[in-house]
Amino acid sequence: MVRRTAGVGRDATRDDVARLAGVSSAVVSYVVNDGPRPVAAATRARVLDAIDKLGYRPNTAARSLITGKSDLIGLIVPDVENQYFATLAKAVEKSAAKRGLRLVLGQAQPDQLPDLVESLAGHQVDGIITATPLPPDLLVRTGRLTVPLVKLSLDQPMDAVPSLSPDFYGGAQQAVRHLAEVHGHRRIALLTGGEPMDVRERGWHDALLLLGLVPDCRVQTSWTTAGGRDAALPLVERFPEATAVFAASDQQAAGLIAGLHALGRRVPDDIAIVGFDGALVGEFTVPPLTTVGVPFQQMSSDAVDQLDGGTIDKRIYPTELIVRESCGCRVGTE
Amino acid sequence: MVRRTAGVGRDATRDDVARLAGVSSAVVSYVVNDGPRPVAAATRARVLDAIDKLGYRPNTAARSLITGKSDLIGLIVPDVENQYFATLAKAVEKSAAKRGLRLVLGQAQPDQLPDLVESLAGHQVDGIITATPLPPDLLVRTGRLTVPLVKLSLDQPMDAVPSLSPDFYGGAQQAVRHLAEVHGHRRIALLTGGEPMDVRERGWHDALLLLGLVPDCRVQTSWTTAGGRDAALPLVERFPEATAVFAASDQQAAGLIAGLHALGRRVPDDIAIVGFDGALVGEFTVPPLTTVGVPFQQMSSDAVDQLDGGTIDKRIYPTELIVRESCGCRVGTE
DNA sequence: TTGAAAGCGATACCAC
DNA sequence: GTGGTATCGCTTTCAA
Repeated sequence: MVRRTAGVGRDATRDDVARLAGVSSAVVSYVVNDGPRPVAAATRARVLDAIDKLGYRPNTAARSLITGKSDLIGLIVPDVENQYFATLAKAVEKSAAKRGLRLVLGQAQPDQLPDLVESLAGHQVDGIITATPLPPDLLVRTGRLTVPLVKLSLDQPMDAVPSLSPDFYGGAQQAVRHLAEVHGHRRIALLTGGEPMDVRERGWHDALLLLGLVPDCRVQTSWTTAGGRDAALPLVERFPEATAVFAASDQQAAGLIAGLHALGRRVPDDIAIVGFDGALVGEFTVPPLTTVGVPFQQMSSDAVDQLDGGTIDKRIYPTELIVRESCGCRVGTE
Repeated sequence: MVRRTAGVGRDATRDDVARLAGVSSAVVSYVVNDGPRPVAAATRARVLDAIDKLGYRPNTAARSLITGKSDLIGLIVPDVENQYFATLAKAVEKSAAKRGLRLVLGQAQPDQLPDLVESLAGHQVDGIITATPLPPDLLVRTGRLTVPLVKLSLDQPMDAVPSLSPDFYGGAQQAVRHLAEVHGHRRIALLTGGEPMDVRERGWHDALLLLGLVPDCRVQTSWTTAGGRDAALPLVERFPEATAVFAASDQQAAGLIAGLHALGRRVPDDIAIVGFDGALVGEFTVPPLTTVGVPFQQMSSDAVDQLDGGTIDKRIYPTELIVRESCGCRVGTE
């Protein structure tokens, strides 16, 4: 076939650049990648010039084919619209960009994960970060997968997958203890979206026991703002004696505040609330949400590092209580 | 080089499959792609079997190299953490997934756009959807770009880029008219994050004029919840006569509600508010936010279609007033 | 310091 | 209905 020259409708290739610069295509490669061989300054200049003239841009697919890397990493979340995952996605994208990696975003519920993972692997992503829990069978197949996987912000069972997460257990305890020790609450309910006795629930449960209190007020709903709102009624009906609640996510806490308000309950006067996440949303609820902050940025950055040759494997990050007003504290409006 | 057989540390290739199935590599391709040539049922079964045994997954990079398509589309937003863009991203991802396309998410402020676009183009994305406004010079270069571009949810100036957006102008008017005609407000302020006289502002401005009112209360802040909150003080100080405000985004409206609350002002009694977006956040503010809803799903789906061979070019989508309580309406808590 | 050339994995045309 | 094979754009070894 006749070799076409660069023109409309076709990207310039490395050969075009080579021809224009009057060098071999290998040299173009050397200057683009700054190696593996040195190039004379004058030659380099000519090549750079040609690149600019042609608007040449290396074809990542071709490069990927040969190097086996794509500079792409996959991020799997259940739902980006959820503030928590949006914050996570933002942090991961930033960390990735800093390393010249691009983010392929996939949303999936656990049952769609296998397909999504296959698809990402097909796209030669250099690694996958998942904030959606993995179904056990996927875990088994993981051994066969060539793609590095790391779990982010998920409970950490005994498996072989590298995993980075906040200290769900300790954080939940912080929340409960604040409610009990600072504000004197003795009936502290749990609002969760998780499985019975997931890590946050255990934190709540054990903290209460340690305090000599009874962990018997538990409401389960979906991990969403709507879920939190809808839980308001069951909460006040089933546990009228509860004067405080630890919500396992800020999304739910925000919804709960709205739901409680609609029911005529005052927060924190009638019911105090502490959330979990430290997501943006808690800053703007009325009243502002006291919550357990997690180090998104740090975790995300480490997750990317991990794929980029790191060796963190498993790590649990300390949380920090962010005191605002929904717990009953008075803080100056800054 | 000696041909290795499939084994640990290396993905199975089409050749491996061909060998195992005892067919040529072309046939493998035919069954994988369902064409362009027919394959005998028995042969197809053998191939499928081999694929399964080997865990074969076509290498998208290689395919992309030859077809020129990557099944990847780029989405550029200023900030995924922002609820509005998170909702957009979710919708776009869903529409893309439905067509077998994967989403590459990039965050960028206008000045970083050129690099990001270059990078995405290098990754051979089949198209780029941007919800970050394009700097004019990028627009010029666009002519040289091989990558289809479509603007999503952005103001539509006179340029040659396909663009899909809600009816910012009409929507703003809806909001203002509701405040004036239904609730009798005569001093309706504008809270915006946009340039002076952007489309939403023009809608507010013109609606007021049409109503015989004066468009002289304008507060500008950032397009964020924090921006909305911080605007509360300037708003009440500079325009104490304002009894209502049209906020150009729900993010800002949510922040404004919080800020106003901190200042001791009641919404909607002291100040009524109508937002713009119909984002999730407005559902859970206290009081719930009346807002101008935009058809995220439809726009996003059309944007993906557009890249996928569509010919929509420019389209403006009708908005719909979502009446809740921040405007002063009483609606049953459902 | 530069160039020729061998692939990377997959597609699709052209014979058989 | 199947099987060679040229080719996509690029990296990198080996010679020059």
